[in-house]
Amino acid sequence: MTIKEVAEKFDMTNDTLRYYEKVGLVGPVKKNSSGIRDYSEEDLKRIEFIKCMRSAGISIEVLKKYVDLYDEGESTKLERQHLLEEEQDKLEEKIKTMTEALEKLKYKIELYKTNKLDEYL
Amino acid sequence: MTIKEVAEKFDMTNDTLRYYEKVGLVGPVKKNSSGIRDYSEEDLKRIEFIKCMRSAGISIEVLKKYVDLYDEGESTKLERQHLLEEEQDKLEEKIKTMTEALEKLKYKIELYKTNKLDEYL
DNA sequence: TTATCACTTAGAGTCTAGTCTAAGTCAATA
DNA sequence: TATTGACTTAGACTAGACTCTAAGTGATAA
Repeated sequence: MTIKEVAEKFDMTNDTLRYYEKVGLVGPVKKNSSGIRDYSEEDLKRIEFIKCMRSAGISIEVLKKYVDLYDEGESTKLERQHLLEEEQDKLEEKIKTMTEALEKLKYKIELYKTNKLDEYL
Repeated sequence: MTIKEVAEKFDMTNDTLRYYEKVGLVGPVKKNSSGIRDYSEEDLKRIEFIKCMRSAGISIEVLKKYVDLYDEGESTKLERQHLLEEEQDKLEEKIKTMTEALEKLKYKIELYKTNKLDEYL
């Protein structure tokens, strides 16, 4: 699969895909005789996982760490699990914070709708 | 209330408070005869609201727009409501995305725990 | 054959949201 | 009186995550 196809499939830019490769999150992707990238099934799976985790706000630094541990092999399994568990905690916390903010936002909108707004901001 | 006290109360830095003032999110804050900031109750309420919204990822640009509309007065009420409703939609979408990512993360951790991990990454 | 187009690279530039620095003022304490 | 410490300013710097540019290559269409 070419970089263009991958970019379309996952709705991201070629630049982002090359950037992820440069920082070592993906690949190194195989290239054909003309030096053009040909993404493998495994590349695609990594990209999908990374895209999903990025959309949750997990940093490239953390993902890079995870990928590096994975590439080190079996011996890092437990460490990888712990890394993921830490990110789970952070993510749950973030969702909680955002849900609280959402509730406040909804309340404020309700005040606007019922014209009861005699408040600050 | 001094900048230091406000910073402590809301767990943020003096720099961030001055930055918010500089971009017009807060204040202008009253200053005493020595030029030292003295935050009012209203300033504190704004800061609290802004901090909450920032923690949900609402951009400074959007918040600035909201604050500016507010300062324009009554006539902007409906526009403000719409702005907030848009942010509500975005926020709900973001929470949904993050919750999905969280589910995937949990599933992956489960695979680690049960040693069924014969997967990619 | 020439032009076009998608790809390649290294590296510079951008945006957001702070964060830090330098130089200065003021009030209170040693 | 001298120094300490918290505050002030303007403006430079940073981190993270891209995004863009310039210069070049190679395959295909006219």
